[in-house]
Amino acid sequence: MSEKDHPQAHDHRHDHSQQAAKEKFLERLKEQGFKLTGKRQMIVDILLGEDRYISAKELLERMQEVFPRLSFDTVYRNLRLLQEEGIIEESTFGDGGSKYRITCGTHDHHHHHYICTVCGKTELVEGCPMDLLGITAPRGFQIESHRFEIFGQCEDCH
Amino acid sequence: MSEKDHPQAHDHRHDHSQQAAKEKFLERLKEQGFKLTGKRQMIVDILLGEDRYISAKELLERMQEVFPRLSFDTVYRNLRLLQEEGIIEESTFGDGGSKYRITCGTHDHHHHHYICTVCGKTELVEGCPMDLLGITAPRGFQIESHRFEIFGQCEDCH
DNA sequence: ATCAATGCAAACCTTTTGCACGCGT
DNA sequence: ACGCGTGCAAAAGGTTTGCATTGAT
Repeated sequence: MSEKDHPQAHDHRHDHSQQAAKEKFLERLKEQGFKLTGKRQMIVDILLGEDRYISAKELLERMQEVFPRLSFDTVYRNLRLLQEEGIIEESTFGDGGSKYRITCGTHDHHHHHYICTVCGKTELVEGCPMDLLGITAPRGFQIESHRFEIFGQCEDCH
Repeated sequence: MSEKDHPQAHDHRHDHSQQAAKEKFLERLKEQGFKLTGKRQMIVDILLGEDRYISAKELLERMQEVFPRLSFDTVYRNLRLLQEEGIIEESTFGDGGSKYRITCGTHDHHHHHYICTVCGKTELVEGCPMDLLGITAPRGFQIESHRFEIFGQCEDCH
């Protein structure tokens, strides 16, 4: 058996592995009885095409160029579904709303991000503080999850 | 017992240093021409009395026991002022709103928190990942800030 | 007597929901 | 044809703002 082609490399933009990831995502939806509508696919396409956190508002506006009658409710319903399926992840920053990005796609290993405060672009952080710090929780504290993000301006934005 | 006590049984107030911190905070406000109203002081008292993230709604409800006509706008206006003065800090979690806690008070050194997802209680994390990890930003990325929080359930909540 | 602080109401913004119709399978 | 997906409208939260009044200094 030959294995998959491109194993790694944090290549920017849509390469074959990302395309494959999309297929996998959509396949997963199909198996659960959900339908592959144009709007649903477009959300995945937009998020898959950019390593960025994007707001529901921006998604709506960009999608309205193709689907003029699209409204917020459909965007939010799809975002929620994609999130429940583990296809996208949500995060909140200080600006009063949520933003979304595709999950790492092909390799779903645990990771953290550098996040551009101007455009929302993300890049992977090497390592995780939970592994590398000698984290010792306070007596009785049961750790469930953590959040680690580094904010700043990316090369293109400053 | 020289200090005035809260009627509640579960206060985790540390000691005189926090009282001193409060005086310092209020002094700072006074110097800038702001007034020391009972409502303003009560917000500081509540937040200072507990190492917790508290929502505007919870603050409102607790303060309404003393100020029945108090409404959200006043709470928010005061929260914003206290935040601009660096007296409190705001953070958002997945629940659609902001929560607030007192800044570390006496010692304002950089820090991170364990945060109880049930009651919002916080405890200090030893060390900071930015110091202890070999953080090397991607080419051209200018780091401005970071966020590191460990979520779970505290001793009292599980 | 000032000028900030407050209460009230209404506006605003993001997100959610009920319902009837349209569309992917 | 079935049942999910969508558009529309309206509602639900959380937060902000304009304005007249109250209150701290």
